[in-house]
Amino acid sequence: MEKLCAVRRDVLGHVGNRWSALVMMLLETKSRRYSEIRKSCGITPRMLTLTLHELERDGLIARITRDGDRPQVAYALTDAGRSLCSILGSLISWSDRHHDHIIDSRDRFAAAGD
Amino acid sequence: MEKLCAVRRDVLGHVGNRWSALVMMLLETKSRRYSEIRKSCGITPRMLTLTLHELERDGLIARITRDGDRPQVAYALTDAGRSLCSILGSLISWSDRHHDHIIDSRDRFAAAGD
DNA sequence: CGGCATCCCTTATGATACTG
DNA sequence: CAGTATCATAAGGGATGCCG
Repeated sequence: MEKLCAVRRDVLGHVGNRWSALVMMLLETKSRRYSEIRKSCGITPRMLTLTLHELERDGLIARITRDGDRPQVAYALTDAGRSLCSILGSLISWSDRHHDHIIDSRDRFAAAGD
Repeated sequence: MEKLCAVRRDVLGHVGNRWSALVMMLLETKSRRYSEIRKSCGITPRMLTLTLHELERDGLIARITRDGDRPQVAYALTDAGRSLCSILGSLISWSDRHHDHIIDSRDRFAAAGD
């Protein structure tokens, strides 16, 4: 197989790290405010900022500001983000379908390890 | 969205961490020996062992030993592993399709950040 | 509200040497 | 060949306080 180049690994990273996937899934239904995301998934401000920056940098989400009486900022998936999210969805659903299989396998593995 | 339970995160972990995905992709075409994998992807023995153990524990790969004149051990994908691998394939191909988009996005992001 | 900065801890990964 | 053991470093993540 061809090696995993940087971009590939970064994309896999967006899927595999602690928060990116969760944030994207949260934005799948609708755009949300910073504090809204923060409360929804119990992420610390630091990690949320880092996560949002990385996702925005890679064009997966967009930061939308609306300035009026009370300036607002919201985050939404881009088209690219949405299409990645759908693959993410298959991954989540794969996990759920194989949940029992995995648990069983772990039990057997642990039993064999004695 | 429903929170990411442990198993879900572990599965995403198999995709996102440094080596699991690479090892699985390597096994997609055929089963391989320990040393073969090692040389193919330049992983250290320690990380390879850890990676193989986790994948085997979760039932994604199987450790096949054949003892005869010269005992051998090989690793192969299980059915579950193969089905996860196919999603992994979509992810890789998504990365490739969006490679340019991502690079552009990063350039614009960096330019805006000045 | 929407962040950024600092400190600190945990986990992931790497280098290397050694063993059945 | 197929690992294990030990040590060291890097990256990821959390707690907390401050700011425009």
